[in-house]
Amino acid sequence: MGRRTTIIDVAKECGLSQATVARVLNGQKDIQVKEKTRERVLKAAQKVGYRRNALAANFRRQQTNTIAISIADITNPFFPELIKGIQDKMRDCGYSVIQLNNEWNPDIEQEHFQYMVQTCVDGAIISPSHPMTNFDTLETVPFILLTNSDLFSNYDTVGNDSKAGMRIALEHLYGLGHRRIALLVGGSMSSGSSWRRDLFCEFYREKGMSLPANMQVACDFSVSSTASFVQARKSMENFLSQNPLPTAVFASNDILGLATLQVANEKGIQVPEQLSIVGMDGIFSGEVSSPPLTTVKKNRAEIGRMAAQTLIDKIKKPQGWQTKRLVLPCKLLERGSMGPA
Amino acid sequence: MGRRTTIIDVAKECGLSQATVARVLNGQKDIQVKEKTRERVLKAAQKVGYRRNALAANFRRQQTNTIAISIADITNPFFPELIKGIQDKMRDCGYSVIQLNNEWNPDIEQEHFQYMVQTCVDGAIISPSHPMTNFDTLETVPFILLTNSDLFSNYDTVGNDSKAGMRIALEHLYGLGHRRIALLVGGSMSSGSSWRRDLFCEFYREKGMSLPANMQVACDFSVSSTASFVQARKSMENFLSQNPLPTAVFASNDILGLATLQVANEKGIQVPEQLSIVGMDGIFSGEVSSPPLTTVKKNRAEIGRMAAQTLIDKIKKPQGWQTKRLVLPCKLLERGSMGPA
DNA sequence: GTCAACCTTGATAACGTTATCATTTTAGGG
DNA sequence: CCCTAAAATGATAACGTTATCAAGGTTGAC
Repeated sequence: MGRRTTIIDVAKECGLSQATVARVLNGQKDIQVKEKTRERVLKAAQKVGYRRNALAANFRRQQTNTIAISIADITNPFFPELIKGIQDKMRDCGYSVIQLNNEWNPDIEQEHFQYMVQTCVDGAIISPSHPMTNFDTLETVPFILLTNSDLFSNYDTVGNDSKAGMRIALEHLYGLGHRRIALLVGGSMSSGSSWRRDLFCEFYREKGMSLPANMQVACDFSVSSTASFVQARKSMENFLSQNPLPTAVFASNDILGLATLQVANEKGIQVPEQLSIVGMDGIFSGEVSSPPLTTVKKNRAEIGRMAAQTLIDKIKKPQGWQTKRLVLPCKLLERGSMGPA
Repeated sequence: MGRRTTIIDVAKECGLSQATVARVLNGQKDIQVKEKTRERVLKAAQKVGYRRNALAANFRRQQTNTIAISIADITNPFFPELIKGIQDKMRDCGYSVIQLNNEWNPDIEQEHFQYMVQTCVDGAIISPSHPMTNFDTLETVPFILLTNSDLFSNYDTVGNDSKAGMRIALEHLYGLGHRRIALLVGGSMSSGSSWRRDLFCEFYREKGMSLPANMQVACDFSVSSTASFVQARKSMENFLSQNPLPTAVFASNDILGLATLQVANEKGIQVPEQLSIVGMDGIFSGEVSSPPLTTVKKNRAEIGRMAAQTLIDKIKKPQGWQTKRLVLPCKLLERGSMGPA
């Protein structure tokens, strides 16, 4: 009765061996089969309604044509474009994509690694939840990291040059005459916060300016974007009450930048006339604010595509792989929240 | 050499049959095995480092514990929370999730359906790209639709009661004294646009008001959120030049609402003092605008979880399934863009 | 015409699990 | 203590594909 038709049914139908049928229907490109037999097979397959059993093939070849993505949280507006870039490239190359959210929780992340091993994904693209993430549990699963941090310099990584990006923003503000530039960073959990502070101080030093007091704000790091935004609002409500105000704020991501903007708007501080605000990432929300948020844009789709391509290369070249570190530049995206001092 | 350890190795190690070992290690809950043997097996498994080969199991059982989600586009801010809800519930139930973007393109959607059949997903959750989507190509794959449209009343669906939601918004505006309320909808592709217009006209009629001229704006539908936003801006730049202005705008989604808000801000139209704006969906960007956008919120995570649960129920009960249509209410989320007329 | 080299095709053995049925062991009642 | 029923375990056959190697055909040069 309703048994699924197999390669054997096709073989019977066309009077050829199942080996030949397999070569025609599921063979790689290195086929060696006469045009005439190919047609016979195809016709028979059509007739009996053959459909390849992917599970059997996966089992036999011990590969799934599936890769996994491990990120913090798909609802964080930073990630969807990145994911999309990965998906698009992967789909072009015949892979499907399973996406896992670790909610910045290293334990969940480890669970996910376990899962990847269990489920035999062909590879993984990982945005590390944590500077100390242990990748040994991934065993033989090939993986690529989405970061440019020095902390992961032994691994294959694809990331934006955030340092250069931050520098561009600061230089640009300086060029516009800003001398009281403030820095807004997320809390200690965010692995990037310390280098940002370092770079910030160094920038002031380089320019021969002394760093005014009270020019750095750290707000608590939160799992969700909404919570982060609320935290940042609180910090900025306080911060933007001081006198004199800074003339510009560099926020280490757009969510913090948008919080700053909203508070400034509420307080009647004119942006950009009285206060310039520059964010980082280039998320959609920055486009719809009033004024639109000037930002250091990371091309997340491109990062995703490159990570995907790199992973595929790595999967296809199991030995002799050389660690790769790909770095993409950031670009200053001038919208409306930055002006002369 | 480095061969993977199998159930047979475990059996040898502990001197039991592979059947028994399998019962212990991979058996369902209906186990019937003595506690003592269970321990023997577990210990042996540990010793030889057994790890279940999921591919073999999938093949044998002809199921993948994987479900697919088909949506328009993960970069559309409406979707990530929905996806998250699905993922969370599915993960709790031992399923993993593959997410596919059709970019509102019915052809790509059909490709995805093909893929689902091929790849033997256990089920699918689908946000239809199109009112005429053909689901026959899904063959025996059980699926749930994310919609509440009457067009899909023969299928299992989970969706928000958008009509009721829109009505709530209009009533509320009316209650605040608004009599010149405008409607902003996306273009013809959006299957929802016609019922919105109908409901809009009916509302005016019900209230015994005559519908003023020039109170409906349609802007071209675009694939990406950014493009939609730009389109909507164009339409509203024009629309908000008229005299007299409406006192309120109901936008059929937040992106359109935010475009309206941004244009109003640019034109120096005070929101909400001169113009109230209400959107629909409750996306993150509406939280960070100035003022924050009042909106008819859809609980997308909840929709996702319910869809996931319903799909699981359907998968587990192959026969005797009764078509289910789940409808969740929308809530008015008052933020800052709505006030008295 | 022969022989080698190559191109096609065929036969068949895995792959590691689950499921079925048979067999052995245990428990319980008389 | 035996017999029966139930519980626990064992033996083994799939599942449908891919991969390996062997066998058969064809071609072309000498």
